[in-house]
Amino acid sequence: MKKKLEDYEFSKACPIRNVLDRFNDKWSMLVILLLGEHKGPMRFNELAQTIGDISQKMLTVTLRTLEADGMVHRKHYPQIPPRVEYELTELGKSLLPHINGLTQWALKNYDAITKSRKKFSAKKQFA
Amino acid sequence: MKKKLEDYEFSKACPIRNVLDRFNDKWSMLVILLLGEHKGPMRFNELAQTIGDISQKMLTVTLRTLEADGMVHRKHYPQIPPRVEYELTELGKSLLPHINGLTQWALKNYDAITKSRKKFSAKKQFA
DNA sequence: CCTTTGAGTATCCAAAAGTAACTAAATACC
DNA sequence: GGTATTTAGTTACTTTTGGATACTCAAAGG
Repeated sequence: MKKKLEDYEFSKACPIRNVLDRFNDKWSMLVILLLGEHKGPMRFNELAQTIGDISQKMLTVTLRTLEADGMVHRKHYPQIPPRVEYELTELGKSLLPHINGLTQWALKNYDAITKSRKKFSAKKQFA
Repeated sequence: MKKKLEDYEFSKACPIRNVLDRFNDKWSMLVILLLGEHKGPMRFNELAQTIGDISQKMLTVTLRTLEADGMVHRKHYPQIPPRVEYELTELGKSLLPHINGLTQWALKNYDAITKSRKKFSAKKQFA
């Protein structure tokens, strides 16, 4: 049973990187947050309008990925026009506190980060 | 003082999205984690080798961005060959517990997610 | 002189993400 | 009965991001 080199690729072998890479896209965390805040399931367009600046394609891709990971449940009503509802699974809900930890941190440190960015780009003018 | 439409773009107006977007790149969280775990500062090549599969370019870009945000401190020794050390600032350290929350969650739920992914891709064969 | 060393740049190419336009099928409108 | 509307997506195309590779700088070692 010889193992191939790529089996050892860090990003695939490491559970942390394997899982966290999934949240490194632009929309996953936001979708989970919104589904978590909302009472009951949300429909596709409801999500799209709440986010505002997401394209239909990216919302589709994001939701499919979250569904594949077992974070979101997709309920499709076979009617026309279509009706599809999304809601967090238990797994998805269990992630909420951690994402909220990040958002709380972001709110608290927003000013500090903004100031730091300004200082840094000002400094670069003289470098 | 008329305000332009783009001033209201959700992603720029919203502190949460503004800050969290920064961690949506491929390497920032990992670099913060490694700097957080390590005793004392780390040198550029030390980081590169620990990560293993990051290019010099991306490590440079990632570190510069983290420095601009005030998450990482860069200490440059003017000697040849150069010596540059990186370590977390207090701001960077304050983020660690939240990232660790995510990684603990990732470890705990790695199996569930892997299984869900397999089930999902199997299902798609028959769709 | 020629090589090595550490921390990067420069250039070019591939992959991922994003945009705008298009689709399906039933219903509502005129 | 032809046309517009509605929802949840595709398709085709463009832009942004990431990555491979080679190159730089200046001193020390042989």
